[in-house]
Amino acid sequence: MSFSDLGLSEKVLAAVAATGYTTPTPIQEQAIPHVLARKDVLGIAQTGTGKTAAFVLPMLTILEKGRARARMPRTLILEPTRELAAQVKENFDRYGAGQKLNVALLIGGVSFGDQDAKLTRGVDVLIATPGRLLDHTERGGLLLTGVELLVIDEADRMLDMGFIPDIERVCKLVPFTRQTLFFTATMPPEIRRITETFLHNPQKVEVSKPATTAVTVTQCQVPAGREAHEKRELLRRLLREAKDLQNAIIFCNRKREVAIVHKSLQKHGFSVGALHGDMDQSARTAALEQFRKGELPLLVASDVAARGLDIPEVSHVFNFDVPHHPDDYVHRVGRTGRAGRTGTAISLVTPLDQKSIVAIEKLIGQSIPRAEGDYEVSADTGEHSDRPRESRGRERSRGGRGKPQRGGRDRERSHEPRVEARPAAETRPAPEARPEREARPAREARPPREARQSSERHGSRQQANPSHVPSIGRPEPRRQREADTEPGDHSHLPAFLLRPVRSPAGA
DNA sequence: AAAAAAC
Repeated sequence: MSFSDLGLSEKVLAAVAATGYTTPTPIQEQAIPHVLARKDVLGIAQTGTGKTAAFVLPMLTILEKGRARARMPRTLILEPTRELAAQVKENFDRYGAGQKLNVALLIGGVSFGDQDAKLTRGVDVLIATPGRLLDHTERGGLLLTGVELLVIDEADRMLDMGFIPDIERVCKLVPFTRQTLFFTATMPPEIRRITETFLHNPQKVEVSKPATTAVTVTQCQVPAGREAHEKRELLRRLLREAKDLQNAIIFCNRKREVAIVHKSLQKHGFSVGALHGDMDQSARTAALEQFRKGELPLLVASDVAARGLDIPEVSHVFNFDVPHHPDDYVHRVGRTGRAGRTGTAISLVTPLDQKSIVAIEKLIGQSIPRAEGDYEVSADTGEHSDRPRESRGRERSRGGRGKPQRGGRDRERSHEPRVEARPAAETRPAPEARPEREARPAREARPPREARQSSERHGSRQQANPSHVPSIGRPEPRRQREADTEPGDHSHLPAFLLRPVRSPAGA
């Protein structure tokens, strides 16, 4: 089976060929003919199955005929997160390069006026998150009465996020006669109910979903202290000692923790970005882009990054916090070991996480081996011991195939000369070097909620001008420093993990 | 226990 057997237009086939893809994935093979036949489709597929191209490619073929009218998009795609929406747009840009196609992205956090101007010119494809879409329709700048094809992507996730009422409102604004493509990874009762109201005689297309983690991923859990600073210290150690680490996503359960861990790693010289939903949109985009390009090997993220984002070849996933829902674990770990590649997933597990781990092991149908060696932080000082303690008497023998087994022995790098960062000439301040101005030691009192949110939302304004970025790598003197954020010895860090040092002269 | 999404 090849793409040319599916009924796609010549232009689209040429664009696909140009990207080097030759064989459609199962979801593409099954869904594309139905879409081209203008049938409703119920697609049950997870991200990473080629789902996006399964609707983008036939839509491009369909859109070759006809033309958009002002404020009346011809097709509408709903996505749960801004990043996913942007990613779908990239797909249209890539495969639709040979067509004169107007594609608009309607997401929050960016200029309303630019979006409005684009709508006025007429768009063929509108890709949106629900909030901003409804904002535009309520202001009258957008009419959905011309929508011929509606895509609801990641429906189960939209359900989790409480978007279903919004989706129902949107469905009332689009013509009854439209074609609907509905994608979900799971079929909970509520999703089943809405498919009955949104879809007419749908063609069901299902690909076996990996309800579990890929076999190419080596998973392990590392016992961690309960205190956050202990975990940060342990994380640094795991990063330094991880084998074959190319790049990594470090997941935290809370946005606040993302900010703190990001800042802490920066202070310790790691080249690291952050991604969570309270960050300025430009900062989110910049962090993701730099991570994709490999300019930043490390990304600290909330679960906004757990699903769907196309980040190829992540070698390691760290769960700084064990997710409370086992599904989230599967999604996070699914960021590595994709397309048959190998990957490593390391979870920092405190005694409080035991229940979560049990639930995860049950879901994935295997036990997660505990790492051998000593990664614990001594409780009294918060300092870790570099030497592996001999048998600690804990029952940690299960499995034992954990990745980081070297304890503190593998220290040859520390005898090497200090690793220099990249040459100053090629370094420039990251557009988004410090999204987290508000990150402060956990023990410090927090400002009132209003002030906090405002600072989180708007705190990155100064980043618009990179010259305002405070000099990186030096602790700010007024701030009380935590023991673990002492910017210290980076000599164990592989060079590529080091944050580039800015030239003091600034050019 | 959280995150995500509109101003």
